[in-house]
Amino acid sequence: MFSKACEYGIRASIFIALNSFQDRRVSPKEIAAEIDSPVAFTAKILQALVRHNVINSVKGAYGGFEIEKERIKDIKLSDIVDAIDGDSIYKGCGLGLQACDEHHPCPMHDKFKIVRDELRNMLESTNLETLALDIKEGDTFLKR
Amino acid sequence: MFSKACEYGIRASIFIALNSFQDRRVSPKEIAAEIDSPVAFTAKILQALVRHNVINSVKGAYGGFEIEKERIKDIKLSDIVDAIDGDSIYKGCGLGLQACDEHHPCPMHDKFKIVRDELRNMLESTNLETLALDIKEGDTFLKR
DNA sequence: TTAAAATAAGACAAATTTATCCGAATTAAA
DNA sequence: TTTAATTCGGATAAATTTGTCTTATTTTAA
Ligand code: FES
Ligand code: FES
Repeated sequence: MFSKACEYGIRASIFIALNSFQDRRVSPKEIAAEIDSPVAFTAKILQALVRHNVINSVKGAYGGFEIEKERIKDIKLSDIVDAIDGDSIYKGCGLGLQACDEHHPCPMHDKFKIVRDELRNMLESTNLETLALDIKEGDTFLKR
Repeated sequence: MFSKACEYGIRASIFIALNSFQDRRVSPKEIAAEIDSPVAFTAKILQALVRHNVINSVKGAYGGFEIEKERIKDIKLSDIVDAIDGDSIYKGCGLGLQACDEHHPCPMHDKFKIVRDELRNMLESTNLETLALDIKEGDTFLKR
């Protein structure tokens, strides 16, 4: 469904949010350990998220990755997916035609669109705050 | 969403079904031209579909790929996806954890499961006959 | 029986994704 | 101002997916 990069990106963002609630910055090393991902690759993905203004980075000693507390509830899963995998999962044709086109639909179009729209709606209506709080409560997990 | 191989496989299967209604066997060359895909790669995918008993092949002169007429309505999109991409799209964790586990869910689990189940339901309730007939009516298209 | 037409199979190549490594740039504290 | 702790950026490598090619095998018709 999502690329590995995107999966790591979402998991990392949730962990960063969790720590930002407590004003803690986290390093790629700490993140990778917590979400069970390759450190260097994870660092690359974090850089991409910074470029797309999903998370913030602070260089130098005592630096790390963080998200401004007030923004955590405004960051949607779709923002992360968009930043890493682009919008093809929302807009692309399910059968791989160059573009999904209502006026020249593929055989799957009518039925696929419904699922695709529901996926988009799910990603757009889920924010980092909700996800991070579930972890905090111990209801959900980022690895294993 | 699906791999290229899977997209080609679905499009090819629909085209084969369309022709099998008229007792015509089709070659990889003809299929690739009709669904706008690389011939040799498409041939590889057809072989996989034959191995998984989704389509039939007849070797030698006057041979080609076909589907028994009576089976066309019984072949579901999910059969093709299963054969080529496996079942991770139906069963896998949306965040990439080793397995989706109700008892140890990832933060996306509750919401993701709904979309994933709807996707599976859509693929399992759509058969080749329906898809091929839409094409025949000129309502849908396999390329461009 | 032979020739032609077709799929099967495997080796190879290219492109993309995933992953690693290292040096440069930045920052805060000592 | 120096040093240590960081992220940033680019080069490289490994793995997977996508795509090509060539030869073998099978089948029908002449
Ligand atoms: S044209 Fe294929 S999903 Fe819309
Ligand atoms: S555990 Fe992640 S989707 Fe079920």
